[in-house]
Amino acid sequence: MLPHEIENEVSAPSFENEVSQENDALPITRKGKTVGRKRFEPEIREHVIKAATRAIESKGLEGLKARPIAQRAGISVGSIYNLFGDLDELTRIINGRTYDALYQIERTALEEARRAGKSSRAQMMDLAAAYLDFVETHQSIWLAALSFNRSQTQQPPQWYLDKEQALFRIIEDAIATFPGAQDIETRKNNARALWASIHGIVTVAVADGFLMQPIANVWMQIQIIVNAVAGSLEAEG
Amino acid sequence: MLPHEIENEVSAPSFENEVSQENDALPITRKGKTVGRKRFEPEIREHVIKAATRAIESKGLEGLKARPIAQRAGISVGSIYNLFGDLDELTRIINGRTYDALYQIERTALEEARRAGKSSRAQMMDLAAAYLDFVETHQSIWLAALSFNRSQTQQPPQWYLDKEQALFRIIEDAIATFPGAQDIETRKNNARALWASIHGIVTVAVADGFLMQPIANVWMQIQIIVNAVAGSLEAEG
DNA sequence: AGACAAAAATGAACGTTGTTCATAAAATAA
DNA sequence: TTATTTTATGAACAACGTTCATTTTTGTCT
Repeated sequence: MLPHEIENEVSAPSFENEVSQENDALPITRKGKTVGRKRFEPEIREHVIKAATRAIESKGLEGLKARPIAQRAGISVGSIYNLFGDLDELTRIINGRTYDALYQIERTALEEARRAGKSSRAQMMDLAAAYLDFVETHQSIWLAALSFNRSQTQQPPQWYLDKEQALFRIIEDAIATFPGAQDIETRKNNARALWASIHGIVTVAVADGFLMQPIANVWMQIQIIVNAVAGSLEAEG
Repeated sequence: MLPHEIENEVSAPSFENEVSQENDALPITRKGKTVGRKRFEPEIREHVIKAATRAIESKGLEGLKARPIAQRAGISVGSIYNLFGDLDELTRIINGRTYDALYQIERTALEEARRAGKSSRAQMMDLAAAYLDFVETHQSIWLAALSFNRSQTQQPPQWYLDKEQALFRIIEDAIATFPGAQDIETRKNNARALWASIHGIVTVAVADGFLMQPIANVWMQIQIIVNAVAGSLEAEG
């Protein structure tokens, strides 16, 4: 079994509290040449993923190059392919973690809002706020995820689709608490409409680096949509 | 003055009624080797643009390769760079025409709706319908425009930004006819919110090739948002 | 016409990519 | 130990965008 064929990890990603360092794994060198080629320690995968994530963060998705990543992780180019199959797979893993991170944040936001006894409208508002905040603080990594998905022609693996699906479900859950809209199909469309709308607003904003319009305006636009949708849903009930 | 420094064209693009053909310009050959290297006829630019457009349509933005395009247009690789500077510029021209085409369609839709004496709500509905229809019939070319913009790190030229700006203005015009929302800043945010929302809904749908959800659902989602926003705007007035 | 200069089309060549694979080293089995 | 399997390596490959010396065509002057 090749290393890159191991099952995908489900561990929670860590975006915060990461210290910047020169190398993610120091190679054993003598007279400037790499000399000892021991078996990799298990954390090597993690080192590569971290180096790749940093590359995307600083130089965008196109900044992800096999050779520099290998060097930063202290391994050879070929080992990248032993570990991940190809660069797309590496990107998919990074994106998967991004989805995981956002999923956790959204889940927490929803649970907290419910525990505080907030209205459905306020719950959706909190979800949207969490989303905007996440995208703002992880702009490059989020744009990378979007443009990667766009550039892929063939169907991504199931675990990848599942993580995307999970995000949608949260909004559906929030919508489900609304009075009215009992019809399952209508509720689904309401959820998709609202989520895709917020996604559109945030994406347009982040696409031009929050330069064209200040974050306050973006937030106002989100409020306009959430209030409008919530208002029409409440009117039905 | 180099050929690729000529001012950008403003002519209306032709998306429809294009016949497929093997070559966009037949080179003069003798014994299988290209022999006559006459000055290009003026239409050569158009041939290249058409060949490039077809490449994007059939194989996505990443299918735009200098050498195949050159061959299809019957010129050498180097001439592509004499004509356009680089491939990004060629892509920008194609995207610019896409914007032009959509702009014309939206303008027409709005004018027709007004001439028919439709309500503001119905006007926005027509605009959204035109947008959805356009994106559906030109999926690859539209996705190419989006992912190209996303991948660009540096500021695009002014004429390119102008064409994008023009699209936004149409929605603003439609919103301007609404009762209420007289405040210029609020109106701007309403317009952006609505446009970005529709954009988000359509983009999510086209990103997975209208496979996950049928076009009818997408249209329903648009209606949900337009009705919700229109409803809340009308309530204010 | 011929001779010379300017403009433009060419495609070999360059530098970078992602990816492969023969080789050699390390781990494991015998 | 020896033999076998596993795996890390980096030179090598193909394909890419782009450049530029060279060649061809066009324009100009005598």
